[in-house]
Amino acid sequence: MTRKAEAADMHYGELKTPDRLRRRASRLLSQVSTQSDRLMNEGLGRVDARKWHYAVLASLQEHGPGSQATLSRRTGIYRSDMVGVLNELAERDLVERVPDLDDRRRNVITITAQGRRHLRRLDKVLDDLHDELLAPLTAAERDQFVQLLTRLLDHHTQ
Amino acid sequence: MTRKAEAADMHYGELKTPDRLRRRASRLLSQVSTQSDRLMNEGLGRVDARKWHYAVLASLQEHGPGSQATLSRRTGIYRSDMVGVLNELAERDLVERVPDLDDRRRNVITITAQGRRHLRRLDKVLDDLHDELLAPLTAAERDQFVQLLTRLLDHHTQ
DNA sequence: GTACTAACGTTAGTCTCACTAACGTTTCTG
DNA sequence: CAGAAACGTTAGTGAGACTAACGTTAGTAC
Repeated sequence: MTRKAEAADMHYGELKTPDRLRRRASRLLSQVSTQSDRLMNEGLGRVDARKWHYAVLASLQEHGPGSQATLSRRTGIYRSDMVGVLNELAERDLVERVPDLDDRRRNVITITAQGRRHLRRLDKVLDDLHDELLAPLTAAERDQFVQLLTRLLDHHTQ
Repeated sequence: MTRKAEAADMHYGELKTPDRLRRRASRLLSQVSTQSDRLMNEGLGRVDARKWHYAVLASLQEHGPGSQATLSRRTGIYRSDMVGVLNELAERDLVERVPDLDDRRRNVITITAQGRRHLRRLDKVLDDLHDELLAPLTAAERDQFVQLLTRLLDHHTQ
């Protein structure tokens, strides 16, 4: 083997990701999802929020007040995790949490005026972040992408 | 308000996910990715493997032996996590880990015959799992999906 | 040749997210 | 009226992404 070949050999495959790995949809999904999460968390972090905050506020705005269990079902956040999220939102006066007089097992969660203002801000932040996330795709491709993901999600959640 | 209206009202928005949430690409990505991860981990778990095992074995098969740091770069697995993965693979005699005599900081990791056999099995398992994952999409749509994801990933990793 | 820097393998630890188990309380159902 | 189910809450698990630090070894600059 020549010197050159040896040198080339030393670097051969040093950074290359195997093709069979790179092409797997599951791997692509998890990598892109990780990037997406990082992007969203950084952006939302800058306005003292995280994605769970947005989910809860959007749910309250769109479908009205509800119990913690209801919010849990609407957002997909586990009810055990919901406790902490609502603590954070209540601390910031973005939601109000009061005992339900008609059913004393429950709390009624309501969005506040400040919460609505915050939600509008988050919506703008997220719009920008999604522009960044989907930057390499055309408008038509973005629609296609969202549609494919939606079909996959629907299929795997019945 | 009639009885019926009251009853309907009680269930109003109980399970509905808000539209602005459901349509966000970031949310779709993380949900589909979670489903995908669950599917892959369950399937690989049945043959005593997990996705990191596949990544390392595929990298060894495709680009030959390498140090732990090299494998780390090829697979995207952190070198601190690589230690444990290689312990698991070595325990199962799927790879061999020997000190590099030319550079005593390094270990040289090599895939064994048994490792190659195992990798072939994992490839089949993963093919089936991906069929399940992408079931609602046509062949053309699957290609499109992979292509869109690849472009996003490339863009966000330079 | 001797300092400085960098790379290596390893241990330990952080954070987020998805998810389970168990608890006391309250409400619904048979 | 008894048992099952729903509620909010606390605690804990496990995987994955990621950081910090340590001792050892190798390459680089003077």
